[in-house]
Amino acid sequence: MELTPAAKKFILHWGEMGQAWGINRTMAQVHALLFVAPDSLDAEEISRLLDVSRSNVSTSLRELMTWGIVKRVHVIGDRRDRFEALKDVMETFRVIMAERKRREMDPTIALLEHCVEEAEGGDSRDDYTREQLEKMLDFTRMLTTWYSQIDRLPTPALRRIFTAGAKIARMFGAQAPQEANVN
Amino acid sequence: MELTPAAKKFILHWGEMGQAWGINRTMAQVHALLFVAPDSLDAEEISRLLDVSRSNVSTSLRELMTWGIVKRVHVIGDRRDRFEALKDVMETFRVIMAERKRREMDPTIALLEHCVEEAEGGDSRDDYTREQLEKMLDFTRMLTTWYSQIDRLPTPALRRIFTAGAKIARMFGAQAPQEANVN
DNA sequence: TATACTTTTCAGTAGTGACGGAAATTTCGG
DNA sequence: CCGAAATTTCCGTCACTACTGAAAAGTATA
Repeated sequence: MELTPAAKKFILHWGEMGQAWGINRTMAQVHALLFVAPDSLDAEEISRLLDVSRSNVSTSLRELMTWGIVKRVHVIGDRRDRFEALKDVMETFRVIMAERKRREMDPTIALLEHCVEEAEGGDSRDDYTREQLEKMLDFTRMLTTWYSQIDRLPTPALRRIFTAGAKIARMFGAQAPQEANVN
Repeated sequence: MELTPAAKKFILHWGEMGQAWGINRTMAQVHALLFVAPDSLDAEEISRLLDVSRSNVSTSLRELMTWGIVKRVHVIGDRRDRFEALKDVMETFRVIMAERKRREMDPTIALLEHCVEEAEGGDSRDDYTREQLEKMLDFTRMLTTWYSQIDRLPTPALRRIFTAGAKIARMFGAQAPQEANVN
């Protein structure tokens, strides 16, 4: 099996994107490859197709499995581990969001809470800083709360929300104090 | 002027976060500093407070200005340029989103369109890959469309949407074909 | 226009993280 | 239980990016 030109381009682009989002290139490429691959692949073949070392593939696969967007699968008559990616884009997106929330948002909230508390005891020079940190904390909390609410829904419902941007905009855009409701 | 402990912690954390999101540490730190600083700062002082070289600060400030989340300001009686960050968190968030959409989502859509088109001409081995790329394309388009709709709204409306996660979840979560309406 | 002050650019350096290869470990078939 | 196959781990190397210091360019004032 060889890579088609379309697959190649996608994989390279995904690698670049990964970097821009703080994910290492090979890892993103492995994910891209598994995402478009019709069948599960073994590490050896991934190594060959992407032209990276076997060990690098091993590391990337482990990371991807930690994230939960790649799974180890087995086929009878083959001793080698094979791997496949989540094939559902929305599902993949959700898993990544959940993980990033856990790794980044939650610790950020904890730190901001700590900083705000600390700044409360400080002298008046801290006042402005504290206000800003509070605003940042409120915002971060708002985002994560919104996310938690939305994340409870099954995929089809999520899809409905994301295709209803205009509707939502109309509903919430028209509620400013002195404005009349559009609907 | 010296940094308070709370400010220091926040700046360091923001630097880490930046890295996780593909933004260089110093740049994120400069932004964090300007965000919590009561007054505008000149490059020299930023350099001193963060203990990085003057030139590094210069580069970071230029980048931040390109992003549009830091502005050059002047005070009478001071020849030096001074800088201040957007102080509104939501506004900052919006600017960053807009920029990332422009830099990452739009090119991704273009590339996916190209790949899908190319895969259409290909032989049957491409079929599965093409399907996957189409799904990815649809999803990306859905997200950016949603974003564009939402982004048109003024900040207070946006805030309303984000505080109404539960409400939105109820509205869109209850429409699944065979499910009864929750409320 | 000259001079002092400020900012930017640039080229070299350093530091970090990705990567490859080999060795060690694990797994499975005989 | 042994040997082969597969996987993981580890450490040295490499590449890339961030960073610094110095030189150049720009700018305002006298």
